[in-house]
Amino acid sequence: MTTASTSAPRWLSDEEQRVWRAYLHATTLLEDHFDRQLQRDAGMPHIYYGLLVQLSQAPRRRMRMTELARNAKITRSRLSHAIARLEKNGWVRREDCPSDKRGQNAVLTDDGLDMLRRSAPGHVEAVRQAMFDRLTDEQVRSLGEIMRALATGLEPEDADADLPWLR
Amino acid sequence: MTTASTSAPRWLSDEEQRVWRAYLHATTLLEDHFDRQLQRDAGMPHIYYGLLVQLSQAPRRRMRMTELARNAKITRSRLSHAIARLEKNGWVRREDCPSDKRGQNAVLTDDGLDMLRRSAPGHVEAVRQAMFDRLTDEQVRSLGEIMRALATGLEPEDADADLPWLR
DNA sequence: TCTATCTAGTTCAACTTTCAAGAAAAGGTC
DNA sequence: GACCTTTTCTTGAAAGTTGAACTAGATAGA
Repeated sequence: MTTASTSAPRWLSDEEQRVWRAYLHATTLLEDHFDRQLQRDAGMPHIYYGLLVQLSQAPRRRMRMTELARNAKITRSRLSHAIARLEKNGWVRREDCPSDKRGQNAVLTDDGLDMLRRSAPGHVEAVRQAMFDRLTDEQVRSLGEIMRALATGLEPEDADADLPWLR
Repeated sequence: MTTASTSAPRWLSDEEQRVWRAYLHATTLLEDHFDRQLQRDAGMPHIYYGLLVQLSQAPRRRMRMTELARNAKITRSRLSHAIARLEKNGWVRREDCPSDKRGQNAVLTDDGLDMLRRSAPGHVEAVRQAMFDRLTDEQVRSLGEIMRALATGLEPEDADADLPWLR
């Protein structure tokens, strides 16, 4: 961190440490859980599944590579590899963008949509069992607020938030 | 999921969908953030850093491979590779376990401890900025409870929770 | 137009993770 | 002891990720 190297570190309190560990613990377990569930039931990791979902909800089931990468919070490089793999499965195909010759659209194929329809119920059930069945309504509401608060400020737009002279 | 394939799926409500997306969004951004921060400031990914932290807190700065893997929630295979890499950096070394000839201890070296001392303040500051500075005390407390609730039931011990005939 | 710069996307090499297979020691049972 | 099972850890190959370098096309300014 830019500002921490010299001044005395503000260590975490006991409570904060416990929460931090609980956070790491739970998020790791959840991620593993969904990766395994989808690898088993849909033959791909969670993030790839998320890409198909995004495409399925986009107009005409297609999206520009950069936009898809931005939505899914992954680099364009990673997306290139991912789409190549999904293309090999026949679930996505690439298409030249008519308006920008540099551009590519990722298009969800009919096979891709089928695959999604088949695996969605199982995945939703897994999400429900692992998350919503274990939390009270109040906790669900609270979790939403907390996650929105954490995401704010880590958005790419805020990447230079600690470079005030640039604003 | 075992039980979902036939019965009608219980879809997520709008609120649940929003919370689920906020969760994925925030946890992805946070993980990326800390991976980058530690790759830059300590030359290793977040999970490797966590391994060194565990070792630093263990008696005599050493721990059995299996225990370390269990604590860090990773497979033994992954740990083997990780320790090999950290060994190459000189931050960890392996040591035969005296009481069990199959066993290995991972031992944090002096260099490893130094590296940890140098990078800990920056990392703590990063955690603070990204998480605790953005949440109220009440939210921190709530986050802790929520994460503990989510972790319960995903523990490896419960892996066969849906195989009641085995208990 | 000519040039410099920026953007979109891919590719490569290095690294990490996963999964399946396997070696070696420990533990249990006869 | 002999046999079978389990536990511990490693290995190798395939899959996925990262960051840097690169190509091609778009954009802006002189």
